[in-house]
Amino acid sequence: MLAKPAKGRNDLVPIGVVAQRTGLAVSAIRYYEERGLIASVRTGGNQRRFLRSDIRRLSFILIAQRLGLGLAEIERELASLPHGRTPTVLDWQRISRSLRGEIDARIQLLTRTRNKLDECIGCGCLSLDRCQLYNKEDRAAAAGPGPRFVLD
Amino acid sequence: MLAKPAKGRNDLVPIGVVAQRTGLAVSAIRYYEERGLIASVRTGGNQRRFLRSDIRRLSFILIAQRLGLGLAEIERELASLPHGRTPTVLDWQRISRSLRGEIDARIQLLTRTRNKLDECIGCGCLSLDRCQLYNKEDRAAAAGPGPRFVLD
DNA sequence: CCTTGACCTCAAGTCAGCTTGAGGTTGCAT
DNA sequence: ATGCAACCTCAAGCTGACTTGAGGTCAAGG
Repeated sequence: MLAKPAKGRNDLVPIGVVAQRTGLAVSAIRYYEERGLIASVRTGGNQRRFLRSDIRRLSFILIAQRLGLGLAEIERELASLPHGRTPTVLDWQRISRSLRGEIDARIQLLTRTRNKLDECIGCGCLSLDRCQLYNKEDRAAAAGPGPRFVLD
Repeated sequence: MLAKPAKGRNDLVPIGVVAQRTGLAVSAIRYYEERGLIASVRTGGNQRRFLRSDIRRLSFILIAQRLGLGLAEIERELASLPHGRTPTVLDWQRISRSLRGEIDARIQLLTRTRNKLDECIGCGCLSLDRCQLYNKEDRAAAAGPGPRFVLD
């Protein structure tokens, strides 16, 4: 059983509830806490209690991950959000818009790639020398640190 | 110096040349060989010699990686290509078309996500319960093994 | 001949993002 | 009061895709 499904009007939820509501593994949630993406308070018996708003925070993390952001980037976005207070609609809107920018960029990149690939299918080359689709200058330029993005 | 830049009409190239031409690290090329993605012959002194056509093969690997394919998938695609023979135009076309399918799917997924995100920006929610953008059923269904795709 | 740089092998390390396991504690229902 | 699910910590393991390091070999130019 899942440690009491809200008795009366309890804002602090145990980790299992958070896990169930987000679909995350308990271990993942603990990991995120360790990474500083979310915070918790402890009970007398040293058990974590999360605010309900942390479920949203995690929801955001999951969405951002789907967009290919690494936890470090996500942390940066989240840095502007207050821990322990339900974020405002404006908060979410700003971040959502920022994510939208990410998606746009990604779609553009893919579209360009597809166009190049179409040319390549025409000529059947895939040669490093001649093919637009790939050349090592691009790659060297685009390298840099950070997590591996698809098509970046 | 790079071990003889082709003297006369030599089809076998040392690993350093392959590295230079592909932009890959020597260690990466050795790793790909270990994984079975490319093959080489050895000289009397136990040094690898690659066919020039392997540069194309690697070119393909790099392109496919950009599209988010893992080495395992790439290996599957490449399985149809002959080692040690310059692949035909038809070979490349078939594979290129297959990659095109990948890209298309990826663009569609991103586009759908963007649409949902637009709705979300409207309402500012990002709630796991109500938001179309994310729900754990999807995620559970889409899980499975294999490498982590962005937006999959 | 000797140096130098490209090459070799093998083992171990790295990074992200977690999971798994061992071994132990809490706290709610009965 | 007791049993058992849910919780705790800490260390280690895992996957993918490589890199790094140690310690040694090969080959060509001066």
